[in-house]
Amino acid sequence: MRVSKKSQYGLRAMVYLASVFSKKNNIRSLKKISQKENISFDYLEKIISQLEKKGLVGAKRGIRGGYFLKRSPQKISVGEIISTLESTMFPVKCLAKEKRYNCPRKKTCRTVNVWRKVQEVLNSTLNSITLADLLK
Amino acid sequence: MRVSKKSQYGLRAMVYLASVFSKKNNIRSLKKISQKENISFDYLEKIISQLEKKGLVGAKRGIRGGYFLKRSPQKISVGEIISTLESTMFPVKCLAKEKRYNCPRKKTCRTVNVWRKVQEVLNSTLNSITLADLLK
DNA sequence: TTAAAGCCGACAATATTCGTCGGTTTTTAA
DNA sequence: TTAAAAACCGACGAATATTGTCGGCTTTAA
Repeated sequence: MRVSKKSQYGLRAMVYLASVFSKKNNIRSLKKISQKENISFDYLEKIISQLEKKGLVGAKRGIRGGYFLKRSPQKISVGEIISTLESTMFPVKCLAKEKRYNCPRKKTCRTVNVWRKVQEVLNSTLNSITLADLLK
Repeated sequence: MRVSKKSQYGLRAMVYLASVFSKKNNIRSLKKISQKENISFDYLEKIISQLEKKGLVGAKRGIRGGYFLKRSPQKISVGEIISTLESTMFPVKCLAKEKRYNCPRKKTCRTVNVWRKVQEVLNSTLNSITLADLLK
């Protein structure tokens, strides 16, 4: 029951971008972010590209380019970040919507409600925290 | 962010044992449990032995032997079971007590409180559910 | 005294995560 | 106009963790 490094790195990168959000120039290159947060450049690239595709960060290419938050820190929740990066946001497979995960035990399963509850509290906890909260 | 099969299997086995707890003979062999719950016999053996070492189940050896709950279902929480089986109950390593996990970023880390919170809600959720709750 | 059961450690298979690499495209500034 | 800095992309490999298997041992009731 562990959060992946990917999510940890991603959250740190986002917090960093949040911390410079209100400066005149709030664009930061991958190189800068990876140095500041001490995260592998190559790995972070993959992470941040996922966040970009999700619309949480914007990118500017070319020299003097980099990444920046698309929304203000108050409007980005930790939950959004984690759910973008975490490949498995369901505590157990059978809670995923995909049909192939339909468990034959479903109807009589006495344990599924535990995992449903876990999912609920996890989501509501993470969704209630914004990047702005983490800067305080 | 997924619960291991080990924990899922372990919980199911425990719920099964809980469901027969008040019968005259509440001992069930591994073979029986694994068949009922459709879990690999050999794997389940390792799982239940961990639960036994933790004192949650008792074992009777020899023919007609098997496993049984050491306490009543009301007195065994899901949290106890999961924390016994889950190798990593900390959402991130730096929350573990072991020194080797001491993170150099600790003092200035803006994200650790997220994971602390996650751990809190997870623990309190799982600890508040008992095996008896799952039988209703 | 034998068969059914628990006990134990080693190991193999699989899956997932983590990280690397080489190359391409875009853009700005010299 | 061209060189350098940066984002973009896909393939791959390494490391780690999880899941599952196996063989042999010990215990106990019938």
